[in-house]
Amino acid sequence: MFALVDCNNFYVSCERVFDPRIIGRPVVVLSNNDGCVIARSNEAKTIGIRMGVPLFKTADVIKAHGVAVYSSNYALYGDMSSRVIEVLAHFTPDIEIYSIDEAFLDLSGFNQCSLTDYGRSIRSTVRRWTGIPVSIGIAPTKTLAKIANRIAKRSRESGGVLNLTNPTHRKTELASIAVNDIWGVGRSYSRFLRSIGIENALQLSNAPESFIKKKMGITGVRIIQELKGVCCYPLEQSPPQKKEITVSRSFKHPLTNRADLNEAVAEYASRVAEKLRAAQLEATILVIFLMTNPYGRESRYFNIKTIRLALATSNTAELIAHAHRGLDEIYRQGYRYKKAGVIARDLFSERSRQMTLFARNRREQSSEIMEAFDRINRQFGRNSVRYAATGSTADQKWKTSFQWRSPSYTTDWNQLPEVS
DNA sequence: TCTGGGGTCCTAGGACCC
DNA sequence: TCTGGGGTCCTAGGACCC
Repeated sequence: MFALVDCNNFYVSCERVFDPRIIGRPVVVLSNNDGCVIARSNEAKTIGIRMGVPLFKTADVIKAHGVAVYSSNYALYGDMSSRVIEVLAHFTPDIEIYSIDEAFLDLSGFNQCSLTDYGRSIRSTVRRWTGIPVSIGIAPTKTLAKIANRIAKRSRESGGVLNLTNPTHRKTELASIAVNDIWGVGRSYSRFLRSIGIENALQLSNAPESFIKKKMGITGVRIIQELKGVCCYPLEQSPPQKKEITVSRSFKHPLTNRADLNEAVAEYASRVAEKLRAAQLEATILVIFLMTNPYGRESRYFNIKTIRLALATSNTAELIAHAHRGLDEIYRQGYRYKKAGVIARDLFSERSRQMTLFARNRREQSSEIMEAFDRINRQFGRNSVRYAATGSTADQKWKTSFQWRSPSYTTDWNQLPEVS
């Protein structure tokens, strides 16, 4: 038996915890560079602001309704997320952190008759201890728990908690769920399902598996099974080992200058290296890509270079050098670049490093440097030390911009909220 | 003028092996 | 004219998730 705990309008709710003046008002949170809307309060949804819409396309609505606008503040959201998880851990040790605002709980061992009450208690405790409102769906499979959660969110009388354990009750509710609202069914699959007359979750649960398998593969079969109450996706408590690590950014204004691109790519390679070390991993493949604006009419260019490293590494200097070498091969003069990124692939645990006969001493020395580097940045804050290749902060043209970012209330001593 | 970032899984097809 | 059978590995692309 699963419960899916999902934070309501999570980023907006985080902002509201620290600025109650925006409770009851329409609020949106924007993506990097304040480009798109990525979170909306219920009021913002009601006035028709769509998920993912570029800010400039909805500027009129925002102005007309006095919508409160925030740049994204991941330091804040990440910290609030771990607080929510801490509260959940008071209720069961069997937790799968599914995303920044969602967690599955395994409630199999609990008294099945009082699950709804237990859910209500979880919900009110999270609210009281963190300030974040959540909805909870309870059901025998993850896919059904997702659906229960969705219904809990939209129906007032559920009080934010919905239990779909009862099979008869479940049938009527499944009939009310459109196929595109099922976990695992996106744009393409819902178009296909509609074309063969399957409009809702109840119909899909009764569809012939062999036929669905031809179009949707094994994923489609699993969705049907899960809708029927047969569990195909168990709780995953320990996250599987990462397969790739990406750092990429769009530039607010296009870059034309090779020197600027060099800095940006060095920065992304540094971040990749830091993430690798944090996960105690090393990469044997480094991928560098860059692209022009995919929208609009100016001339387009996209290229990507894959570099196989002779020796697995998480060393910042090495990765920057490889990234620059990759950039050499794909950079073409005359384009206005809008985005670049660095990806580390074929990751291995640093403990199982493959040595070479001669590289040993240099290696050990470099990892000591990296350890010191990370220690300094942990203690004195990110970027306290960094590589000169990332440029001088005074003129990093490629830096992501955040015009309306709230303070890091919970993660920076200098930005604590003040109460008067 | 202005359009995010970071992932995973699955499948088909090609290359290659004995 | 007629040309086996059974596999694995790798990659690209599609689809999906938050």
